[in-house]
Amino acid sequence: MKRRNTPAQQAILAMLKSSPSALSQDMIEQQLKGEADRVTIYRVLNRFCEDGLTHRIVSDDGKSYFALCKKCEKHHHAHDHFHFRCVHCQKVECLEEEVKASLPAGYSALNVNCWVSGYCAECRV
Amino acid sequence: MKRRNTPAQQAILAMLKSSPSALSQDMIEQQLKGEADRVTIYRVLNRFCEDGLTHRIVSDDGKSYFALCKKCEKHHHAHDHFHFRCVHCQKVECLEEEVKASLPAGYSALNVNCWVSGYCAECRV
DNA sequence: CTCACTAATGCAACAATGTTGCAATAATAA
DNA sequence: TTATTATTGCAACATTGTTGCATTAGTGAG
Ligand SMILES: [Mn+2]
Ligand SMILES: [Mn+2]
Ligand SMILES: [Zn+2]
Ligand SMILES: [Zn+2]
Repeated sequence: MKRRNTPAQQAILAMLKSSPSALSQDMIEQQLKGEADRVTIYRVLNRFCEDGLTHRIVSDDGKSYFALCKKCEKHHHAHDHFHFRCVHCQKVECLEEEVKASLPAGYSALNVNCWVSGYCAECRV
Repeated sequence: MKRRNTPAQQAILAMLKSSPSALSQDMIEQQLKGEADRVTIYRVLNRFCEDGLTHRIVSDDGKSYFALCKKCEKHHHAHDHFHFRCVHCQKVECLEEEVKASLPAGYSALNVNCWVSGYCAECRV
């Protein structure tokens, strides 16, 4: 199934590229102001993940956030870093720190989803 | 506001105490087979968290899981451990391993929500 | 034990996030 | 220019969770 280049995809990819923080569907919808349907945004984001352009991080605020893959190789993706969500400005960031968790014997890890929430430097109290 | 002792609460607390894994609302509802309303289960679980009996862990499967507080002191709760979810048998466990994440300068942490998903020892492939 | 107070429950309705079916639209390649 | 079909928009739906409100039932006082 060959991909096509559409305005919605271009706009969303541009947003992700220019944004310093990861984005959720509702953030994108707001900024697009009706340029694309709610469902289209979800579908575009899912496609980006399938294609290895972005990774999805499921937050404890009940939403999924999407961040560009930066250090991933074409066929080797690794998203085992921590994520940070500022409870004040809602910014979501991929942290440098890698997740290192030792599992009980016999367990094997497929995926990691690690969040720290709190105040970012700008929102510090 | 003084708490009262009701059958629903007793049943849910008993389930949590006897279960080796953390439980979600739907798991509890299934096992209770109509003994308690959906909403009641949610309210009981929230009350348990307020009272420091359990802690809530929000999973990347879109559900909240609830686990008894074991090592927490009355007025000092610490839930900064990893959690594991088996993608095959759905079991959710609190792991021993503590989360240690170093944040960027100026950031402060309020809460931590860390998951590893994969196969547990019983479901190993 | 009886009673009054009100915490807890059940039900209906709602909110938020996300997915699916289907007809219409529009990229793309021939 | 045209045919093919990926992508879109809309409506409907699924899941998880919360809220309002009338009813039920713990609990402590008398
Ligand atoms: Mn990647
Ligand atoms: Mn605790
Ligand atoms: Zn902030
Ligand atoms: Zn398992």
